[in-house]
Amino acid sequence: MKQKITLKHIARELSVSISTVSKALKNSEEISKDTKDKIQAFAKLYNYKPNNIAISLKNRRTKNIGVIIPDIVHHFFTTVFRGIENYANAKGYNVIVCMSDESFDKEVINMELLANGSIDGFIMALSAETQIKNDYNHLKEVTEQGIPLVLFDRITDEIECDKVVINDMEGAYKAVTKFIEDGRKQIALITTEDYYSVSRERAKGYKQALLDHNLPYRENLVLKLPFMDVDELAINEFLDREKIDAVLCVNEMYAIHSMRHVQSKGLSIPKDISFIGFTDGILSKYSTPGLTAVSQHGERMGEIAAEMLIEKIESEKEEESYKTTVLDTTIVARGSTNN
Amino acid sequence: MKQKITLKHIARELSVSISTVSKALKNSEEISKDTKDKIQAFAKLYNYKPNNIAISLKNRRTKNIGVIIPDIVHHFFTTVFRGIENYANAKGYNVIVCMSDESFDKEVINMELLANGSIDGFIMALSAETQIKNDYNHLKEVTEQGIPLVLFDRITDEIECDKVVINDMEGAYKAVTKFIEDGRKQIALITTEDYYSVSRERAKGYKQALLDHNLPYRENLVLKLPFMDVDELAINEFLDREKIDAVLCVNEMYAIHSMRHVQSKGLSIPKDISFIGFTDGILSKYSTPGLTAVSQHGERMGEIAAEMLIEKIESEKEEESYKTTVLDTTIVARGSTNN
DNA sequence: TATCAACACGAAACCGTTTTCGAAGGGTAA
DNA sequence: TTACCCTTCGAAAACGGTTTCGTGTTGATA
Repeated sequence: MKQKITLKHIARELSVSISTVSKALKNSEEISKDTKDKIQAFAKLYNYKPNNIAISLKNRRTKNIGVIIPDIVHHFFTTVFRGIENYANAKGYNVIVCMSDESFDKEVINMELLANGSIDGFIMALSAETQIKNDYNHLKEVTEQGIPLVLFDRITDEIECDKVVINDMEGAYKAVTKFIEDGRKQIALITTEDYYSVSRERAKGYKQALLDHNLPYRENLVLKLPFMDVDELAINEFLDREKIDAVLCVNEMYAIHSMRHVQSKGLSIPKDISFIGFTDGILSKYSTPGLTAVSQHGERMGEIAAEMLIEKIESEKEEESYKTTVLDTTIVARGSTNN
Repeated sequence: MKQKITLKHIARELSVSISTVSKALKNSEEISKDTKDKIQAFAKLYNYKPNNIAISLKNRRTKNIGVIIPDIVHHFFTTVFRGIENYANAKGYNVIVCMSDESFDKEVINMELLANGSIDGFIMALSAETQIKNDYNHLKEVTEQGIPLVLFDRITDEIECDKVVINDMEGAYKAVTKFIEDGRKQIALITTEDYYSVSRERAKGYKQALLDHNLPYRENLVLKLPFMDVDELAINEFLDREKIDAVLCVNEMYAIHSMRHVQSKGLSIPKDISFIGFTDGILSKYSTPGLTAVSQHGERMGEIAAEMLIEKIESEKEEESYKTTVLDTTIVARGSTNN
């Protein structure tokens, strides 16, 4: 095992000082050409690479960014993550990921761990528990320390920082409008409880689209499930009970399960009932029929988040101006709606 | 913005030396109770947290592990990653992820970047290009520097290091055996070219199972596609051409696409033709019918990889012994086969 | 009273860099 | 010869910790 070579080794070997080596390797004007040549040749020969940790300590910059997401096994988050990683890498940053597992405590612990010098800034989507608790002190502490923070998708108004979200309301509005244009009258919404910021917005868009097109908003056509996991029985019972000819679902799983259920009852999609789901993920693409989806442009979202963060990190001046970028959704039409 | 507080600040404020503060905060026996109490109280009050970077520099240990995978938007890799992250976090390690995008160059660059002190060890799955090029010098360099490395799933015999794979051959063998027990005779395999170590193994298992059950191995029942992306036309043409009553696919996408195709031709699954796909991912669960799958236990794989790596990192003695852990597959039966 | 151990703390080296500032040495101009 | 400047390099501080070793003070013991 070869030990990593340091400036000190080179200096000793060539009988010069450490500072000279450092400067020579940076091609400083201060050092004579002869000495620089000698040192650079030696460094190349022994494959010298400066130690990142030492540089980080010196610069108080790690070139790492911390990403905290509820779960990595989730198509939308992974696409966002890919956007982050791509942009960050191109800018010379590495990405440390932590999963909060939708747990408040894990979110807090991970943030505290990373905030002690390991990263230059955070990009995160809030955990479910955090949103329910409505406790954002850990975010406040971080921002007060001057660590830049960008929130995406699952955000909160309680914290002042850069944010990037999709226009959830508009996405739902578009979807419902499409249903209406297709002649649907009994349009249902399957969603989660209101503590998810995104669910609230989507519910708003759903309602608004109905009202704007002179259709009644009826509570009984809205199914609110307590958690993200699929409560199959509740969905089945809902679909069986209500007279419905179109369903908007806030995630793919709800939609896919619903489609299977109505298919098993002999209904035809999209003739008898049609579906649109949020998140243009892998399930939408491969289901039978394909699920028309509201695309959230996750990768773009990640890029924007990373761009915002890195700009804050690298801007010298300490401006207290924060912006929220809102991405428009697009509807990806597939077999679950008439096109 | 509050500046981060350091030992030096505390020392100055309390008129003691830095070393005293350091020791007091570690509850050293050397320091009197009075002084310790005073210092600890002060530290708590100002929320002192030691700087990770400084500690890393001192200890030559970062408590970071680097994970390099071809793509994060890939269900199997994300499950492995979750396993890694969970185990690593529990052991106090953070995880830095890089994506190679199946590119040799990106893999090399990312490794070199991280190898300069940012991480204590690597966990990785080889990129497609790397496997095709068969060039592993970047891995050799890393191991020669004494940086521990664990390879998973996409591995190579060229490098001596810890490895963890699933028993791909046995998985395919089990699947084909199930087909045969179900009375299938014309069993096809849809796979990728042989440079993926996993595809090779699976093809072996497929062949062996046929031979062991006195069925002929016929080249024309094996479709080899050049890349991981789904060449729909080639698959359709293959399915239409050959007389087939069962199909083993090396990934979910091939299987789902195949199922859709035969369904669109009016065939019934599993009566006329049945399917098994590798990777028990999200598509298998939500397809119609559900796809019987060979589970690769990704999360467990990740845990094991992380465990192996951390053990190597933390073991003082420099043993040159490497092991390969082989995980058994299990078949998750769903509607695409008769059960 | 001299000796010595125990106690409590500080000085300094170290991890691997970067960077400021000072200085030696040679050359040029007065 | 003296004064001064330029080139080229090194010493040292700094980033924020840990750790070894030394030292001054106290109290007990011979």
